[in-house]
Amino acid sequence: MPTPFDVLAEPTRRRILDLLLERPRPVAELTQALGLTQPGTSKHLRVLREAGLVRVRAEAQRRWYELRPEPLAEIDAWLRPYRRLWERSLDALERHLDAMPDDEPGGASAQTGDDS
Amino acid sequence: MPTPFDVLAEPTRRRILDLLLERPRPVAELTQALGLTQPGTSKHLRVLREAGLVRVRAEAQRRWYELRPEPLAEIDAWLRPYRRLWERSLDALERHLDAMPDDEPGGASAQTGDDS
DNA sequence: CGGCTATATACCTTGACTGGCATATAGCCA
DNA sequence: TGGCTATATGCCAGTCAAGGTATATAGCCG
Repeated sequence: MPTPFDVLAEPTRRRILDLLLERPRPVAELTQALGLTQPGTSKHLRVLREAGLVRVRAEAQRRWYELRPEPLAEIDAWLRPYRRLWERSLDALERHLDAMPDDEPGGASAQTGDDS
Repeated sequence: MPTPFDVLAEPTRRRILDLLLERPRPVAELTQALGLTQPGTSKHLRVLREAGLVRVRAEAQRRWYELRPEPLAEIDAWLRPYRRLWERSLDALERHLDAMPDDEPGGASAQTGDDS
């Protein structure tokens, strides 16, 4: 049972998800877009299915794979405590670059804190 | 040259980052916290270093590893287009659970779309 | 039914990663 | 300098993942 982290470690699988971001697609179309063999594609799709990241809709022999993004929230949750850290440094960079105080960057608090 | 995705695929490395989230630590302390051998720990730290996710400060023979969260922004950026999708479904779930119209959920547009 | 299309599975090979042990390296102190 | 501490690296074994080919499965059409 692969975790979302395992799934995203594979570049091909990230590409599959990106392709499904636009619209659901049948296996053959993914196969062609990826430049893999059909069985290769099917195996990646299996991993994605087991991780709950895609859903399949059958239409005759054709399988339409569509995105199921919910499990990605786990990654997002893991990232959360780190986000404020890198945002702080990017903020600092930004401030440094165009030394212009901007009091509505988008949301959270960004105070010039304890920079050594 | 491992990508942030590769790095996070390993549970041990996620734990290392979580440990460094609290404060910088020397190798021996990480080793003990992880229940690994010292060489095992050092090897994970090498991967993290190559990915730019940690920085080392030398103090005598001791190496203090500290977090460098910036590369995680790449993952965050990749997740961005998916976020609105899972947030929409979580919104829907939420609305469904406590059927209470809440006109300020947090930001973006959330229309009840084409759910079949 | 026979053949064709679309996809999944079995099997195999190869290469990468993880973790362990032994050892090298580097800095400290008596 | 000799020995001790802290960390890194080399080497090895086991495991697993990814991709390919061959084949099974399932649905369609004539």
